[in-house]
Formats: sequence, C-alpha cells, structure tokens
Amino acid sequence: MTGAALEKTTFREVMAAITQRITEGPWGPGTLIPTETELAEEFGCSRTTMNRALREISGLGLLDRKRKAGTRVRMAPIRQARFELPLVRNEVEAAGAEYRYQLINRAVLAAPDWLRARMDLGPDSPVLHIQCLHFADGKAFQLEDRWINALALPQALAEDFATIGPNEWLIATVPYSEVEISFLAVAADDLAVRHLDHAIGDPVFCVERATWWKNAAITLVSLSHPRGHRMTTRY
Amino acid sequence: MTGAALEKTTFREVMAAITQRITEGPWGPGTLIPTETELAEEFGCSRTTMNRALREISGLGLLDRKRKAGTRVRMAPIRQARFELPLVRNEVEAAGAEYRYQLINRAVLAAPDWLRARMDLGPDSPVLHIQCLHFADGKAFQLEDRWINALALPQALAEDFATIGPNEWLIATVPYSEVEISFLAVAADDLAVRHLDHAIGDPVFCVERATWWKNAAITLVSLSHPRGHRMTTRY
DNA sequence: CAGTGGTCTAGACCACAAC
DNA sequence: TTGTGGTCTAGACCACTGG
Repeated sequence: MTGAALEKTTFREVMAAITQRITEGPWGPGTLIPTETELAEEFGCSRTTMNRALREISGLGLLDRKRKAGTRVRMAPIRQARFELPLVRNEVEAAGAEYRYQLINRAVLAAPDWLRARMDLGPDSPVLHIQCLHFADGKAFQLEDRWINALALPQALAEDFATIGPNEWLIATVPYSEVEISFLAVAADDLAVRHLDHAIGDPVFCVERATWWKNAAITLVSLSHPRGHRMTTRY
Repeated sequence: MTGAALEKTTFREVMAAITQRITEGPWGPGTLIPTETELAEEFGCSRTTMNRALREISGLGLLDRKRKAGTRVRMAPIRQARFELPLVRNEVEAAGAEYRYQLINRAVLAAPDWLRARMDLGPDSPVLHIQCLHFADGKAFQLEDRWINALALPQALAEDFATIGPNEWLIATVPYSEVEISFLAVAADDLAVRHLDHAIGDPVFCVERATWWKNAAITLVSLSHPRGHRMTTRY
C-alpha cells in the first residue's frame, strides 16, 4: 500500500508539492511542465484546484504561463521584494513597544518651487508643513517631514496636530488614494542630526510617499529612520 | 432597454466595481459590506466569482475578511510597496539601453569575521570575493560586491567571471533558493567613489541580498547605485 | 486550427468565530 | 449554535497563440 491518507487534496498541498519539484526536484529552469489536466489527474484533484495552485505559484514569480504554449519554469525567478508599510503607530505597537508622538514644527506657507513642481501646484499655493517624531519605547523611531496641499485639503488648517500625527488624521480623512512610494538614501540634514542620532551628512534611509486623490496632490511625506535602519524581506 | 450588453460578468469587472465603491463610493473605512451571496446576487454572478473578486481585493490590502464576521473595509489600507528585482541585464535591456559587464576584482580568501557571522560560515572558510560593474549605455548603472561560499559552491572557483557576471552564473547554477533582501543606505566607500561618481561618504542606496540553499549560505551580494537612485512603485 | 490556460457556474461541505 | 468565508468538484465555454 502507498500509505497515503485519503484526505482531500487542497490547493496548498499541491502548491507545496509543485514548488518543491521546482526548487529541489526535477523541474529546473526552463522546464515545460505538464498541463493542468495531466497534473490534476496525477494529484487526484480537479483542474480548478490545480489551476489555482499553478496560478498562485505563477504569482510568486516561479512559473510563466501562456495559453497554448503551456506552463514553464522561469529561467530567472522574478525576485520581488514586498514591503508592508503600516501606520507607524501600528508598526511600533506590533513590535511590542510603547508608541509616542511629538510635534516638532507646524507652519503654513507658500509652497517652495521644488515642492510646486513635485506636487504639481499652482503659484503661491498655500501648504501646511509639518515635522514630527514617532517614538518607540522612548527612542526616536521615525522622523516625519510632511507637506499638505492646503487648497485640496483646507480642513487640515484647522488641525494643530499636537497630539495625533498627520498620518493618522489623513488616513481618517482621505482614506484611499493614488500613491507613489520611493525608497532612497539621503544625507542627514539638521533635523535628522538633532532627532535621529545622526552626524551631519550621514546616509539616511528614507521612504517618500506622494499621495493623490482625483488627480490632485494631497500630501508629500518623507520618513527618515535612525542609523543602520534597513527594510528587510525574506522568502 | 437598459443598453447594457449581455456579456458575462467577470471577476475583473466585479473587482473594479467593488473597488470603486470603496475608494469613491459609499463604503468608507470600517464598513461591513454585504455577504458574498448577497453581492453575487446583486451582480448577477456566481458566489465563486464574487469570492475570487473579493479575495483579490483583499490581497491588495483594501478588505479584511473573516469567517462569520464578514468582510470589512480596512480602517487603514495596508500600504504595500512591491519591487521586482530582475537580473541587471534584463533591467538594463528592458529600459532600451545597451548592457555591458566589467569585472573589477576577483579573489579567493578566508572569510573575514563579519562575513562568517553574516553567512554562518566556519573558521577559515574559503570564499570567493567578486567586485564588478554593470553598465547601461556606457554609464555605470550598478556596482556589485559579492561573496560566494566556496565550500558550498566549489564550481565557482573554476569560473573567472571575466565575461559573464556572477549573478547570471549563479542563476543558472543555483536557481531557486531562500532569499533575504534588504534595502539600506550606506556611506560611499572607495569603490563607489571610483566607479559610481560619488564623493566619499555620500549616501548610497544599496540592495543587499543573502541567498541560502538547504540551510547553507551560498552568496551575499551588495548592489549599489549611482547618486540619486531611488526605487519607486505606484498604485 | 487546435491545444492550453482563463474563467464562469451551480452545488456542496467544511472551518472558523461570533453569539 | 449558526452565519460567513474558504475551498473542492465536475463540467462548460472562451481566448489566446503556436504551429
């Protein structure tokens, strides 16, 4: 006897088995693997289930599927790095640390040229500029430097952001919008030196996020981190 | 007549409609939306189709689904940044530029302590150290600084990497493995200054990738980029 | 033109979690 | 206990694309 239990074949089990054949088994890069129908028969599941399994593996970047041509193991796996960018408060609290917020600076002014270009604003556009800190267990965790388009979001002018961060306020106000996220390295400026334990000119890992809603720029924020910060993903 | 065509309702159409209700329509953050069965009836599709649509939207981070509790619009959307990290050659050529590779340095030596710790190597482990450049249309595009575990991958010692980069060789040799990817900011070192148009100490955006296969470290690579490089994603 | 994946359907049972 | 999502099935038709 085979010893195989009579459990139902789930698409997760199929995924695991197929993935193993790709990573450790006989299906090296470039291999044309059997059709859904054949595999479904081999694994004793429906084609629907096999389709789901293969579709998900394909989504992970290991397989390349084309009608008529069949399913092929990718020559070079599509390495993808995926990062979740939760609300700072949640990130801190998820790490079991105590969250604290502190406003550093709040000002209303005319948008400087570089910002007008970046956010596509008209001349003399009023913007709200906010700089603040997010702490984890008393240590500076993230420095936030944010610009808010005051024409698109006049309600922001009524907020003082003394006790709740602009990020949380914005999420509650403009929940779902177009977003552009960038990761980059910049040199530490005054603010980073003063609050993030950097020396002037130090390399700082920085996340920049621009947000639009119905084609109007809402906010541009730069999030900086302490020395040695890295964003890591594993798979 | 309604003017509506009699086309089948596809899960993509359903996705678009539901997504719109979330982003622009009546379903603000926290809303408990109708059940799959109800929605399927409203949209005139099967529950299977509605399930697929909702599952995919949920995968995008807009919905939170729990058995019995139902499907809820997330209070804070899970912002996720997803980056594809293709083979440099493909990345360059996909941009319509001409790719060129150049070896800078190749050496076999005993792993330094920091590397032994990082790759979990034994004392006196031999490693292959390779430094090389990837050009796009004649301009330095990426600086690669790689360490290869010579015990785990002795074939690497027979390669001179004069004409093809270690990345491509590795992909053909150890195709699918465990990977850890980090993004970080570092200060420009000699090599970056010499080849990437940096000044000493400049902030450099850097991708670090560690690769394991069957619990043995295979390679650790650091990829640096020219001034002002940023990784961007939009959605 | 024909093979392969893409998707829809109707029905069923199950697992989890709120009540 | 019971409602809701999670998943499997068998069958069907379609759409793309390689030959």
